[in-house]
Amino acid sequence: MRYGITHFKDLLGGEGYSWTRARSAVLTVLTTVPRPLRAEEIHRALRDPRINLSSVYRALRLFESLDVVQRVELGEGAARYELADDYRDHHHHLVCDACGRIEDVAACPVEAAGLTRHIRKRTGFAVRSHVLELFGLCRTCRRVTG
Amino acid sequence: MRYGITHFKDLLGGEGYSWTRARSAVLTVLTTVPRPLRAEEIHRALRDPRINLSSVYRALRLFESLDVVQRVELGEGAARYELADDYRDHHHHLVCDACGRIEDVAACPVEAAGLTRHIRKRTGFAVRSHVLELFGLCRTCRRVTG
DNA sequence: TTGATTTTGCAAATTATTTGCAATATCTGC
DNA sequence: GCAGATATTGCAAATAATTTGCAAAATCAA
Repeated sequence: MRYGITHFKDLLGGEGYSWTRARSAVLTVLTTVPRPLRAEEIHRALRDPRINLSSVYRALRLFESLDVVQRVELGEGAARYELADDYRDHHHHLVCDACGRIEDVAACPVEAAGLTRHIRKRTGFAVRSHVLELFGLCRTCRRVTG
Repeated sequence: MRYGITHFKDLLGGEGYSWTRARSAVLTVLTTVPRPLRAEEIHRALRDPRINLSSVYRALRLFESLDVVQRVELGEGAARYELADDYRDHHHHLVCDACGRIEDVAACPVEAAGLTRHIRKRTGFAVRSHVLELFGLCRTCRRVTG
């Protein structure tokens, strides 16, 4: 991770938010596990029965508004959350349709193809962010499932 | 649209499904309106009070399983649905953060950058499909909001 | 440490979507 | 076109993820 946990403490303090047990714990999980997690999974990973699931949701919502965390939707019904690009290098996901495993890919075709500029010129739309998820079969499942 | 509505009737029949009022009506809306719609919006557009919202959901789920319709998730809470690529040329969406307007873009950087092959070579993951949504400010909102 | 302010736990509310089941529409063979 | 077999629908109730109200507890600032 690019910054230590105290960075987040300072960031929250600077924005007028308290540094609480729930927020700290959620961030510790997110900086430790390198893949997008569901609120439920984060809650379980806290291993602190004092912290309620709704506090996890509240923390995630706050972090999202502060661009500390970004939401990832893979069409599973529940959203996933991971550290935002500023803290984790821009990347995308390879989602295996067979086993559900999620890998990261650093390659970004939106940048590579200069798509933002192309769109700006052709349509006047100013792209600020994008979401790209790739679905298919991971190496392992490809061998088995075909 | 690339095929008439009777194409879908034949397709459903061929798969052993009935051609019903609800299914026909939902497809008429989807082939008419050129942007991804929520189940609720589709239901309203039917203008047939006999058709229940749950039938719209059931029809959408069936169409999705038959690759007639594809789900679009823009982080709004509710999913949107549009005709699948086979019936509508592959495209992506420009979603305006300010006014919510959704435009299509034909340009696909995943194809342009040869990302699928790159990933296959480097990781062994076989990409079958992808989801790309672009967020930002449309030409109109850019003038106003900045 | 203390009082003022935020945040939390808990339970209940919301919202999108799904489901059970009896009633109805669609389809198939005549 | 009709009857019976089968598939689908409407409706109401169930789910599942997420949000919220509120009193109690934690955090902050002096």
